[in-house]
Amino acid sequence: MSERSESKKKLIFDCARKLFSERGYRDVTMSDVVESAGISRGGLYLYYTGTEDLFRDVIKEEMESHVYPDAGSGSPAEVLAVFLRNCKKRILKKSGSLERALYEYSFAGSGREEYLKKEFDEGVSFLTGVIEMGMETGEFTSSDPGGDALNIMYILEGMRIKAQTSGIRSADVDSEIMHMISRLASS
Amino acid sequence: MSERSESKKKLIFDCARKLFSERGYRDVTMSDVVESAGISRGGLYLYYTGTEDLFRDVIKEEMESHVYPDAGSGSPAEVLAVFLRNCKKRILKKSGSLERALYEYSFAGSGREEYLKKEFDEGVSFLTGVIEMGMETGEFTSSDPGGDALNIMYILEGMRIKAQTSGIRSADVDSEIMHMISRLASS
Amino acid sequence: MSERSESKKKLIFDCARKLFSERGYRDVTMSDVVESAGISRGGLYLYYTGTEDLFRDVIKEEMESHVYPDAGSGSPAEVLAVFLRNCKKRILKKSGSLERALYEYSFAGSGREEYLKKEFDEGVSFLTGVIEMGMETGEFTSSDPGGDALNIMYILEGMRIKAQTSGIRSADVDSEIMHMISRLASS
Amino acid sequence: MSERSESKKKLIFDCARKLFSERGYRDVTMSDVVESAGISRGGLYLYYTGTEDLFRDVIKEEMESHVYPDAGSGSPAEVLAVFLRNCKKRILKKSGSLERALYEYSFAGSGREEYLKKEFDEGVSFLTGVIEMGMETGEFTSSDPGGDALNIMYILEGMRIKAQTSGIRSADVDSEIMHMISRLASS
DNA sequence: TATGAATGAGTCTTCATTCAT
DNA sequence: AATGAATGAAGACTCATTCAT
Repeated sequence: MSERSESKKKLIFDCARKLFSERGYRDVTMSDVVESAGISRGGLYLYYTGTEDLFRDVIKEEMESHVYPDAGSGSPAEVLAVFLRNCKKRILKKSGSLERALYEYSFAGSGREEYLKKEFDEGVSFLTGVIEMGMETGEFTSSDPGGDALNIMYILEGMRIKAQTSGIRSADVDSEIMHMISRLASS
Repeated sequence: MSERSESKKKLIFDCARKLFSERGYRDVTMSDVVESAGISRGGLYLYYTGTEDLFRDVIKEEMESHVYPDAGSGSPAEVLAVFLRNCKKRILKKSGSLERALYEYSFAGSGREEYLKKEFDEGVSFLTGVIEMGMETGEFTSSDPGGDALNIMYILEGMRIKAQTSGIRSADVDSEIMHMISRLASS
Repeated sequence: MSERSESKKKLIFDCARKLFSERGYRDVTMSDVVESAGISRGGLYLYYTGTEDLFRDVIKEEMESHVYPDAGSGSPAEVLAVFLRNCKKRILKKSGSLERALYEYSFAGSGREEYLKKEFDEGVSFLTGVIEMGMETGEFTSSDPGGDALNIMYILEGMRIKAQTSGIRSADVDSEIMHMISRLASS
Repeated sequence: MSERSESKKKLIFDCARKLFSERGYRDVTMSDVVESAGISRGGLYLYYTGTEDLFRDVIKEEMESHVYPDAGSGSPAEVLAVFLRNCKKRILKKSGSLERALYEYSFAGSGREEYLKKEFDEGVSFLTGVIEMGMETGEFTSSDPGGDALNIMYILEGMRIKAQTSGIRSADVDSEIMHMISRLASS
């Protein structure tokens, strides 16, 4: 099948993304998308086979937009700061966030946790690399770079889920980030 | 409600709890409960108005069963160790756990996060108290007991959600717990 | 699941039978049955899982109503005559016949030919028995009872399908039956 | 229609024939034809108004390909033998056969039985002629050529439908053909 | 209290057919 | 002639909830 109408697909994609960010994953139906995009039932199925298909497309783009700061863009401490600033932004983001939908999707059945797992693993790898580089430059001190990276990721995950459930204050995120950094900073 | 009714309600409750722990919150229907409990559809509605009503009853009991170790049952370090051991158990618990259902419920719509929020807040309070007591006894050192309590809770939450999505190893939990304790321990 | 309402099931059964006899198998939908029986969509699914389920129930009863004349109810020639008279009746039956639906069902996919096959095989067995008995009593002559039984069944099947497609005249059926009988009759 | 168009129509025709022979009549959709022929949806409708239109075109050609042996090509007995050999071939033909589709089409609604009826009637006419010629040459004996022709056609139809539903063995067809011939052969 | 048959709204999915380009 | 995106009607199936008994 060729391209069909790219603009139409984009319209559907955008409407679906909006719906997922507003209602999460489980409460979005194909009918909702049809109504929201102002197209016909059959028309939607021309582009997507179902809400999961839609969601995976939406989340794929989302994941691609989450880039890690370039290791060469500054000192390890600077790179780490950029990374944590991005994390903070995501954690606090209110409208347009797919976090809730992503968690819901991951809980909607086995075999759907890949996205969360991938994000976590990539975060650990990235952080481990940054910490090791910082040790070389003397900016960071760590007896266990991998362990410290894991610890940071758990804290970030903890704040992330807290933000989605009971909410979190910006200052609290800042405070945690401070601690992370000061712990790594050489004495 | 007569005694007879109470036992029936208990039967429904137990079956529902089992279903929620096996399938999470969203994938349990009233029909499932009816079938599992071997009662009539109408009978179920006599005790519960829907799956949400059922879940709130189940989770209420669950929350009550999560007791914090008695502050006077040992030294602050010992009390903390017991608390963290319990947390570890919950994080790693496979069968019978309501964690997934609880997260799903919290995501199922606004106004449903109270349980997770309550647990978190109580955890922070408890830990703050323990740390402060430990400072008095000289076992712990902390420049910000509330902040350290929060930090520990974020790590625990992070591991908890990770366990439910991509899984976590027992050793990883141990490692994090070690770090928490050593950080608090006076030098 | 217990009996539910037997009368309701009977109502559905009767409506479905009528529909199948009027429209065949493929052109009957669950909606048709719902409308015809004057019940709700959900109500129908309480009794039958789909049109195939319905059809199998209808055809099962139909098959059970096709009894072979008792071998002891008369001389072999008389028994044969009764059998052929019944066949004729079915072949010529206009309203209420499930023949077309049965053929359609058999063509609707593999694994669905069992009913037609069963009928044919039973017919061959029955006829073989009758012919052999007739040979013992001296009423019939046959050098190959099984082969003659098969031949009769093919003729009956041929008339049956012809009746359903382009139609057949009563006199033509009589004529064929005459031939069958005279061929078997001892000279 | 230009030459170019004719070839396209032929392409569609061939693909449709293949689909009908593989899946019967009811399970072939316009989408199937579009996909199989590798043409556009709109393009297909330029040549055919629907699956029925397609099928009628396919079956028309099929009917034309069923030629009766030339009465002058041999003795009546030889001509009959050729005819029956052809019938046997069709009855046993596995791949590429339109039999199932033809039956399905005939059952798909009234006014669609013409093809089966025409075939049957032509068969009777042909056989009657052959038998009468055989009587003139002294090869055949028959007190009712038309009746004997009808009888043969019913047997052939019976075997044909049996082959499509529960299957038939080559030897069984041979056996029936033997009987037909021996019955006609003068003593 | 208890039953379970009945309801009907809501979702998914497929397909013949049209129409602007 | 030809394309293929778009439509919308039709059909299947499920589930929370009610109600007469």
